[in-house]
Amino acid sequence: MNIYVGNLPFNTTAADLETLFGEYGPVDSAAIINDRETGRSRGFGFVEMSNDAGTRAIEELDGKDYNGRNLKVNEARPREERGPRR
DNA sequence: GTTGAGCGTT
Repeated sequence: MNIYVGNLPFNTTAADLETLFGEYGPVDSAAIINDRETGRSRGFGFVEMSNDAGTRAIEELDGKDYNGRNLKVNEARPREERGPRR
């Protein structure tokens, strides 16, 4: 499943996400989203893993305190395909 | 600090 991870500290990396979610199951892929124009962190990321592991991770990590921030973890919404420029 | 891209014109 696709998982959205928001409200992350700007110092969080993809490796951190993989480690974090890896505690609940095998991580297929983890990525931190950075602004492609400025290269600065956007403060959120995505993790892909099996449905059962993802569900568990969401239950355990959503709303949890991480590095002083309240994590937002949910199933990711479908990413639009080359649509309107933002 | 809230739902990903990059390439340049499918």
